This record gives sequence, structure tokens and C-alpha cells, in this order.
Amino acid sequence: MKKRILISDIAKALGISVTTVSFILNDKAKEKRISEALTKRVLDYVKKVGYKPNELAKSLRTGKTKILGLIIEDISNPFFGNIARLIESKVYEQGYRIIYCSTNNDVEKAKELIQMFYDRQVDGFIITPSDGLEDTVKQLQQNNIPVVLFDRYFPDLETDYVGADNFQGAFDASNHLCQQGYRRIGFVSLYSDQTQMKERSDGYMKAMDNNKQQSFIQKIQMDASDEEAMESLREFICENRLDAVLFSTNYLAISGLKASKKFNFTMPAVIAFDDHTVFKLVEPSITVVSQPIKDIAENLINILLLRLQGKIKATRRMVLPCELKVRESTKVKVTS
Amino acid sequence: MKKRILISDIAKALGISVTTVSFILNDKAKEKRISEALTKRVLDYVKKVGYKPNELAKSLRTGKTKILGLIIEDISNPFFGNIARLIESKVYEQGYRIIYCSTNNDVEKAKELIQMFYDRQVDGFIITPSDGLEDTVKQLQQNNIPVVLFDRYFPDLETDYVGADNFQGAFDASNHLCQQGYRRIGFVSLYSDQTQMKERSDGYMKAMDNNKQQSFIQKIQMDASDEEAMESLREFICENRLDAVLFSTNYLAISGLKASKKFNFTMPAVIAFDDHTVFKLVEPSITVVSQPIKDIAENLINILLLRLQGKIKATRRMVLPCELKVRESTKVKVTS
DNA sequence: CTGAAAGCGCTAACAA
DNA sequence: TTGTTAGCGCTTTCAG
Repeated sequence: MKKRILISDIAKALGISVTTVSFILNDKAKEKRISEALTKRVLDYVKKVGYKPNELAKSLRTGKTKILGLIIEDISNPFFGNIARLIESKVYEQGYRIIYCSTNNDVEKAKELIQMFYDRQVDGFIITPSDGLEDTVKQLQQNNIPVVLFDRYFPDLETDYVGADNFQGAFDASNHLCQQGYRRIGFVSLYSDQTQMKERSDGYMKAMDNNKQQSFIQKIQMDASDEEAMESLREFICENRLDAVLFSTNYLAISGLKASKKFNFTMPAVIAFDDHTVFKLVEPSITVVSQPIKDIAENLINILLLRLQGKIKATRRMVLPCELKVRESTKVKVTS
Repeated sequence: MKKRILISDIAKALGISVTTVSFILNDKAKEKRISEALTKRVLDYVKKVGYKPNELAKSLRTGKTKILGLIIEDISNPFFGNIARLIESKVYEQGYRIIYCSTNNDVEKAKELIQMFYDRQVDGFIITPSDGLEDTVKQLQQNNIPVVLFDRYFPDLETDYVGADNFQGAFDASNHLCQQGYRRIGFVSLYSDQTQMKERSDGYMKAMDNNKQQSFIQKIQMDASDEEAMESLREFICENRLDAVLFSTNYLAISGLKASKKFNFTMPAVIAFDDHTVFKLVEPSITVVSQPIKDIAENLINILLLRLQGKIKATRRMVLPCELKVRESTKVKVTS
């Protein structure tokens, strides 16, 4: 926490010019053919006095902030929270920093956030886009700011993207339910055009078709309160006498669990998309479709960093496999 | 997302000097006795073209970044996560931004983080200090960087602080357990000298003494794995035939729940410090001591902002009351 | 009231 | 190989 020392201080102390120091500090020593001896002398001195360049001045000069903007749906959802954490630590090693914000699926807020990050000159973006954010993303691209989308994408816009195989995940989960002997299998989703929801829905329906089962689909308003969601779910499950339900997100499943507790009805077999601490602790524990969080995070930043270095030209879309973690909630059905 | 416009652009467009524009933009119009008409003309133009000052340049010049550093124990713990969110939005209105990082109670990491934030010239800090961070905090103060601590503090260091009334919270919880008829009441804590743990422990013991009950205290290593914690808890609860347990943190309680599930023993009456989604959903739902998160967040930033404006001289220590939320886990004991 | 100009600390042409 | 110096965009002192 010693007082701040400047590049000019070290130049003076060593009796050389700031240019030389700057070159050495920026790994341009050999390129500029600066003697090894001098280089070492400077580096040693720098380490000794613990010099740290003023990042503000650097950014102002170079136009690069080494800061990445992460725009996600909800940081308090462990799925996103974990991805954020992984991204943060990964990117840290590369000398980048992350700033993040939640949109809570509100387009206006998302636009505002992106504008703010843009004003703050972040070097690049990782975004879980809400409906209606297509134009904003396009503008970013036109301004030459690298953007990589995740969790969902815009079919009509060429963008880098990393996400899970939602179709397969939902398909496998639904099939599993059929194989365990369930016959009245519902699917709970959101009123949203986001691709991941569409894909999960398609996966569910495909499985129902393959197994010659009827489909029961309930959608919830994205801005519904917990109470409203619970009420809809109670009705959906009870009125249809469902014996199994696939929830398309972890928080919908949690609302379902709360509903069964509040309205005192027995929860049928349950599978949730995305894991959560709750699912392991609840009785019975809940089977989940788990996304490959680590892979997603790694690919996300790999792609973004490559873009930043201009080492990539074609857009990349990566789809990673999900894993079905079977737990107690989907035991073989006991026919009464 | 229009192209960036500079203060000189607007000066040129309006045929005046940058100084004038700068004064107006920084609310120094009347102080510098600039005509109302001109002021309005400039403001209108600025709004029209959507000018946003370059924050980097501003910070470089003024030495103020308008960024606050938030160093917390674990962002993925909803207690801290919620506080972080509240602080973020509150502070946003005042034109400040937050950058945050988790220490996971690792002193070295905390020191590193603080150094990094200091290098990045944050204007002030909010910190949940880990053991051993006293000197670092002292140095910050000596460098005239405002710091306000929360959740715990250093008894020997004069610092601003905001936290809950841990003693009272633990005392009330323990008393409640006694009143419900429990007799073998355990307390689970951490091997740590942090003040909040000490206070909770004191509250528990005081209640045990008042009720003439024996104390059972189990401490867990802070760096223990989940498995180790579960094993210790199983042993503690089963061997002592406890009929009630007060957990000093939410994640310890969660480990307890996991243990009871894994080792298949019946959980006695439970109270946890700090609420969590899990506690409402689990069967039976868990009684908790809930900290006044909103109050804590508000006071934290109020104090920090006052400090930043130099409007405060004496250090402030605020202790806010906790609330006991009684749920199913602490029903009146049925004597067998 | 308003303008010119000096920096904040750093990078990188351009010279030497 | 190395030094001089012009900015990056903004605030603020000092002169009008």
C-alpha cells in the first residue's frame, strides 16, 4: 500500500527514458531490441519498488480497458451465478476483469445496462439476451465490439454463441419419465420467444410423440409473481391429474415445490432444468437436467478472447451436451 | 450507440469554450455566474446529442473513480448476495458503481483483492473482514481511503461498522428452543475469531445459563470440506442425543440437513442463522434468525457516502436487531 | 462571465 | 537502441 510510483520515477531512478521503460513493461523489449541487461535491470527494479501502472491512464491512452461486460438474466440464480464465477476467475488469469449486471429479463434494463457498459468502454460483451435485444446486439457488432451470446441466441442474427443442447436435454428427461411408467406428463415453460425455451419445449414434444403420449403444456408469464405462478401450477397439476412434470427452469420447479407445500397437494414425479441446492435436500430429491456449466464458461471466454485478439473470423455456435441426473423424484411409477 | 462525441465537439458546435461547457456540466454554472440562458442552451444540446463524458478521462483528471469496492465472504451465499444487490442498486442512484469479489474467508486472497482494488483506485471500501485482515484495513485508513466494515469488526481498531445484533439474535433463538421444551440444545459454530461468531456463541451460552441448561458446542474448521462437516455434525448430533441445534450460519445448517439425509438420522429441532430458500421448502421448514438485510445495506452505504463527502468525523458502529422467524422445525416438543 | 492552457499517467510515433 | 514529445478527454487555475 506504498505511495504510488510513476513510470517517470523509475525512468529517473535508473537514468533512462520513460519510453524504454514503457517498452520493456509492455513486452516490446526484443521487438525494440533493447538489451537484455537493461531489460532485466528495469524489471528487477520494478518488482523491487512494486510499481503498478495506472490503469486509467493506460486505458485512456490505448482505448482498451481490459474490462468485459457480462449481462445475465439473474445473478442470484445459482446457474448464472456459477457461470459468472467461473468466467470471472478464468478471465482474471488473462488480465481481464469482469463487470456484471442482471437484467431480470427486462429489455429496457438490458439496453440501459449495455449502453452504460459501452459508455464505460468495456472491450467486449457476454450476454444472455432477453427478447427484443436483437437490435442492440446488432449495433454493438456494427461498432466492432465483440459480443458472445449464451443460453439463447437470435436465429436471424449471426453471432458467436455458446449454450447447452436444450432439445436433447428435454428429450432425454421426457423419455426418462415415459420409461419410468408415467403417462400424464406435463411441461411447464414461460411465455417467451427465447430459443432455449423453444428448444426445451420441442424436446419434450418430440418425446411425447415418440411415446405416443398426450402433451400438457403450461406457460407462465415471465413477470408473474410467485403467488400467481404457484396458483397456475397448482391448477395445471391438479386439474389435469398429472403424474409427472418437467419444469423448464429451476425457479419454476421451486415455485412448484412451494405450491405443493402451500396448497397441500402431492407433487407428482418431477424433473427440473438446471440444478439447485434445494433439489438435493428436498424430500424426495429432484431429478434434474444439468447443463455443463464449466464447459460453457470456458468456451464463452475462449471465443471472446480470440475475438478480442482478432484471431477469429467466422462466427461460432457451440452446443454442449446436458446430463440427466436421476434422483428420487422420478422413481419407477407404482401403479395403484 | 451513436459515435462518441467529445466536450470539445459541443463547445465548437455552440461556439463557446470547453471550460464553459465543463462548468455547466459539473453544476458550477451559478457558482461561476454563467447566464441561465447559456446554461439551458448547453444542457439542451447535450441532451439532444446524448453526450456522455468519458469517465476514464474524468477519473484520471480528478483522481476519483466513483467506484466502490465490495469485499465479501461469499457472493454465492444468498445473505451476502442480497446485500450486494441492495448496495449496488442503492449506490447506483448516487452515481457510484460497485465492483465486488468474494474472499471465501481466505486472508491472502482478501489482501490481494484489496490491493487490486486499491490499484484500480476505488474511492472507498465495504468489507466483511476475514481473520488477519486488521493491518490491511488499518493501512487503507492511513491512506485516507474510507472503509466501512460489516458483519464483523476488529475490537481493537476504530472503524465504521454496520452489523446485526448477533448476541440478541442467538439469545432469542436459544431461549425459544428452551421455551418449546427442548433440553439438549447444541450450538454449531466455526473455528474463527470473528466477532459475529463470538457474539452468537455468547448469546447461546447466556440463554443456556439463564435456563440452567447444559451447553453443547461443536466447532467446524472453516476450510473443512462438505463431507468433513457432515461427518462432524452427524457425530455431534447423534452421539450427544441432542433434541435441538442452533446453527450459527445458513451453510452449516445446510450441511446438517445434508448429513441427516445422507446418514439417515432424524434431524432434531433446528434454527439457522440467516435465511435461505432451502429453509422454506424443506420438510419440516426451518426456523431462522433473520438479519435486517435492507437496513444493513442502507446504513452501510449511507455511512460510506457521508465519509466520501467528508461529512462525518467520528466513527460509527451500528448494531441492528435480528428477527426470529418461527417455522415448523421448532414445534413444541412432544415428550415421548 | 468566458477562454487558454496546463496537466492527470501512459503509449508510441518520430527523431536521433 | 534510446530519448522527446504529442496526445487520450477532461477539469480547473489563471487571465482576461
